[in-house]
Parts: sequence; structure tokens; C-alpha cells
Amino acid sequence: MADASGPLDRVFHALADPARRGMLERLTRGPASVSELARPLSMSLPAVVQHLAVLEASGLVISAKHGRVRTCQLEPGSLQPAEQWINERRLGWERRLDRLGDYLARQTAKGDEGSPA
Amino acid sequence: MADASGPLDRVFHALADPARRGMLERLTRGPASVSELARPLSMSLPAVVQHLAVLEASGLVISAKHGRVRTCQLEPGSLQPAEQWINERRLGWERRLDRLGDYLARQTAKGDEGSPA
DNA sequence: TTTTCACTTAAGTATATACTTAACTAATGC
DNA sequence: GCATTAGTTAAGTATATACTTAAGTGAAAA
Repeated sequence: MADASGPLDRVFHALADPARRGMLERLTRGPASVSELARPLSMSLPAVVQHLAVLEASGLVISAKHGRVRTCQLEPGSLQPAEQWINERRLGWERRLDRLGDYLARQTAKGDEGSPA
Repeated sequence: MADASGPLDRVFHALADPARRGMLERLTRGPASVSELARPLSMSLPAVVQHLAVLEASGLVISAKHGRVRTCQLEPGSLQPAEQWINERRLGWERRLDRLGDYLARQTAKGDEGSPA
């Protein structure tokens, strides 16, 4: 799987890098230029631009150029599918543990009943 | 960033592949052997084992070998940091939009007040 | 109008991913 | 014991990542 074709692939991959997560955190505080995104990161500008490209390809960020500055911002709702996927897994898994707990409780009850003391 | 050192790096990276997400989905329905995880995937067993290694390195899955079969299961709570990170970003961003909305509403109100009709 | 600034493009490198096949090990089942 | 099964290890390959430096481009400031 080297293509990262599905939307979730791209979003999770985008989130898997601390520099990109840092850029996203910055953008939650409002739009920013490429240089502003780059400032706290210890890497070259082109490297930051490449990270930005990953973020845009994932749909998490959009940008537009005005004059010579490119302004970036979060794309509302783009995190939702990822959040939802995780949430569904957690729910499914919790339900399963609940059922398992019920089962074990019943088994214990049966055991208490069938072989008392 | 080629090391994927932080826990979030590893978790998000683990989630960024459809085969691995498929394995996780299978595991939400209960523990499974390596062969069971491999069955629906069209790739060799060693490839599946490598994906499993990524899942284990991320902390999402644990496994133990009994006899000749390795049984895998989800590690409870391991998804929480990822879910929480996303959730915090969404909240921060929604708060910002709220404030922006308030600001724009106030500006509009001032405008209505200052230059009526 | 010349310089500076904010990117952008190109090209190259080291490392990591996602696989493959082939050969091996060890527990089961007969 | 001997074949089968479940998984492991090793080694190799193609592609993708995460950077780098150097050389543009074009808007804005001086």
C-alpha cells in the first residue's frame, strides 16, 4: 500500500508527523502565511512547503495566494472522518468488552449456582 | 522527521494504511490469530506480520503466542491519545470560529448603529 | 528602478515503507 | 516418526518520505 489512496490514508498520514501537527496547531489559532508556519520549525522553507503540500493533499488545509504571500487555513470538517473512524472503533470495542463482561458475569453466576461454597 | 518517535506519530502512522485499519476492524470483533488477520488481505503472510509489527510498535495491538498460534488483540485505551488530539484541535478551531462569528456580529451591529440606512 | 521579500522549482540524498520469494523453526495431528 | 500447519527470518526490490542546497519568479518597499 504505497499509494495512500483513500481519504483516511491521506489524513492519518498527514497527522503522523510532528511538524505537520505543529502547523495544524498553529492554524487552529487562525490563518497564517507559509513563513509564519515555518518560523517555529527548524527546517528549510522548501521542507515546510512540502509538508504544507501533504496537508493540502489530505484536505486538512487550504491556501490561497494574495500578492506574494500565501495564506493558509484549516478546512472545517476535514478532521471529522478521521475522528469518526477512531470513535467507531472505540465504541465497537467497548460494546464487545461489555458483552464479554456480561458473559463472564453470567458464567460466574452459573458457577456459584451449580457448585455452591 | 523520519523517526516517528512520538507516540502520536506511531499511532497515526499505523492508522494511515488500509490493511492495518482492516486488521484493527477485525480485532474490534475479538481476538484473532495472524492467519485470521491475513485471510481477507491479498498479500503474503510475511507482509501481514510486518503490518502487525507496526501495529504493535504503535501500542494499538498486543499479541502473545500459545503453542504455534499467535493471538492478537486490541490494547484498550491506546486509541485515546489520537482521538483526544483530534478532538482538541476541532474544539480549538470551533471556539475560534465562534469568537470570529461574535466579532463579525458585533462589527455588523456597530455598522448598523453608526451608519443607519 | 533597484533591492528585498515571500515564496517556488529543481535536483539530489539518505532513510523508511510496503511489499516479494525462499528457506527455516517449532507445535500438531496422524 | 513424519507430514502438515502457523508463524518467523532473511534478503532483496521498488517506491515514497523527509529533508537539503541552489537557483528562479514575481510582488512590494525603498
